Amino acid sequence: MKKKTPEPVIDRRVQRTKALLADALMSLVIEKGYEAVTVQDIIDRANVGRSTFYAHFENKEQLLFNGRMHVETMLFGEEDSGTGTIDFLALYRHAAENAKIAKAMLGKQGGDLILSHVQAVIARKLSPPVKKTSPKKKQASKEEQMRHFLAEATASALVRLIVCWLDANMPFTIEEMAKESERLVLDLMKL
Amino acid sequence: MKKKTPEPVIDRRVQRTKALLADALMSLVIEKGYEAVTVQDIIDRANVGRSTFYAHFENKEQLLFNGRMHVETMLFGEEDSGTGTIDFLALYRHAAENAKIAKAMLGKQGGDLILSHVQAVIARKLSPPVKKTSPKKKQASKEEQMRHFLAEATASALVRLIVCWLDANMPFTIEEMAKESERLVLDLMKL
DNA sequence: CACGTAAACATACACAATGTTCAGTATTAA
DNA sequence: TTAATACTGAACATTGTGTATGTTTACGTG
Repeated sequence: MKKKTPEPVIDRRVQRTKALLADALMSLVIEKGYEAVTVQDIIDRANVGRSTFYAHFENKEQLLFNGRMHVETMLFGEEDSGTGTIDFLALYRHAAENAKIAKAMLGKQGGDLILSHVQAVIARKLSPPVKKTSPKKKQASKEEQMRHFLAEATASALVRLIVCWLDANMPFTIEEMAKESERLVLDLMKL
Repeated sequence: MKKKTPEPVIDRRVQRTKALLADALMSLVIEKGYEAVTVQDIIDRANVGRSTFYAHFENKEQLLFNGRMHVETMLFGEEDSGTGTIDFLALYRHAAENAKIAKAMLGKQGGDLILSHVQAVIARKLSPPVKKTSPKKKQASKEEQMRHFLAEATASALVRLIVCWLDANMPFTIEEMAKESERLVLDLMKL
């Protein structure tokens, strides 16, 4: 099948506006944390009309998860390895590089939106991606369910570990943190 | 030393008002979760004047952590064992008894306020309560700091485990959950 | 380059919620 | 009974949201 949109041809004004809004959000998040940022702040900072914002996004959450807003790219790279194993060294490297923005998004001021999103991403990497061998069995076995719970708990612990590390201004090396994280996952998920 | 306030003698009107507000908050939290509840909701439900609310509390957070608002008693009993070990059986029992309120407070709609408060309480129970043998040493050793991080991570995992369990309508017994929680703590904090 | 379209603009509005103030009306403790 | 004080109700200023309006500007295309 051919492209539905033969030539997307995005209007320069749209690109400019979206970039302005994204930049504004980013800088504001660094300053006051995601939760504290209002749409008003964003359009003031971006110097964009109120109606213009709502022409593109329904609210600040949509702006945040807009795609060009690298919420999880902040921790994982561009690769998006999906459900594979986690490269903790790379993860901590990324976190250290984007320390300011990561802290502002995941820390106290970040709000649960971003936090739970990142947690969900990590949990998905940890728990078996619902490989239904027999699609009939609708209900997961108790072991599977507990495994799922543990994946959630592990993800939560991992995120907390990263946040603690960031908040304390990275008192350990990337390697130390990666090692501890790997141990954590192995110990917790061994069931 | 004697009491600073020889006879507190709280005006019945004050008691009544505070109770009304607390009850209103509780029922509203169960209905829509803590975050979604507004001061307006509370005073409407309590049938109390706006100014009356602000005569007693600065905001809904103050009302929540008012003392008669058993945020953590919901999980731990009245004993307040402090930094001792955690009785997971009792914890899950309490959680099961107050399932509705616990879910409303800790779940998605709960907001991070309560969640992080409970996490902090648990983390404090897990990490050594800063027993300064030599008060001179201001900076904790690296091991101590990592231990603190792990306590935070473990607390986060434990809370997540409880929330998952509650959200899934308690598909495991209290004993199963307690066992898994104990294993989790031992594995994670063994350093 | 010209032209029509779509984006951005400014402004105003309705609404909801916060937090403060104040005079008047109770209820209470003494 | 009385003096203190807690509550009421209403108004107000403030902030933020989201929508709707008509106008101007910049863009892509032909």
